[in-house]
Amino acid sequence: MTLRRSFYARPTLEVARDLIGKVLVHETRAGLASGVIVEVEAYIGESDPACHAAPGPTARNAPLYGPPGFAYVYLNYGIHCLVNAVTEPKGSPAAVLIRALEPTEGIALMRKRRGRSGVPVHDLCRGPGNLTRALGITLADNRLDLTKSTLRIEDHGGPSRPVAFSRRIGLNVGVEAEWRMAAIGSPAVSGPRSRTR
DNA sequence: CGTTCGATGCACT
DNA sequence: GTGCATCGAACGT
Repeated sequence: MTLRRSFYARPTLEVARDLIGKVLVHETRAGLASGVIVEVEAYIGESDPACHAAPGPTARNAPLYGPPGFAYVYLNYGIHCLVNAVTEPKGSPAAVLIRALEPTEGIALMRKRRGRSGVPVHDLCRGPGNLTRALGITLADNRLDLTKSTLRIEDHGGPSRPVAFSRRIGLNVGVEAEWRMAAIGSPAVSGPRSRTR
């Protein structure tokens, strides 16, 4: 079943941890693609220098200040769309970045969208830019309601997975906080392979 | 396996 | 004009 708004209206670190093992789904005219979330990062409030809310409210980060359970999608490095789930009550700007999935449905579609040959299944959605490309998530999906849209997160009742906490990746600021969570042992988790073994 | 580096668009100062 | 919540090719070990 699709996660309800009350799931997202909680402290961001709890939401982030609980998102591991849930299923991100995106439906388009081309078909349905989905995968089990195995890696996330939390971005919490204006006091978090790495959070997009750090400069205060702007046109771009407006979704972070809105109600929980909505998608915050933005373009970074001019190339990649990154997808977040907005958390906490309205007015508390925070979100969880989805960084990696283990593909479940629509694998042929993912391959087609990735456009490269010879990519192992566990690499199709490995990394935040790769997974949005594989699922066909674009800026048009910004602000969608994750509780009732073609872009949503579902609970398929899978086994609970052991979760490792670590520092967030790719940042120059806010490197101290261990706000990255990853399913231990998953081949789809981003970063150096040695980190997972 | 690891490191380096260019591509690329837009929000923000 | 500057700086990214990244990726993949190229090349070194």
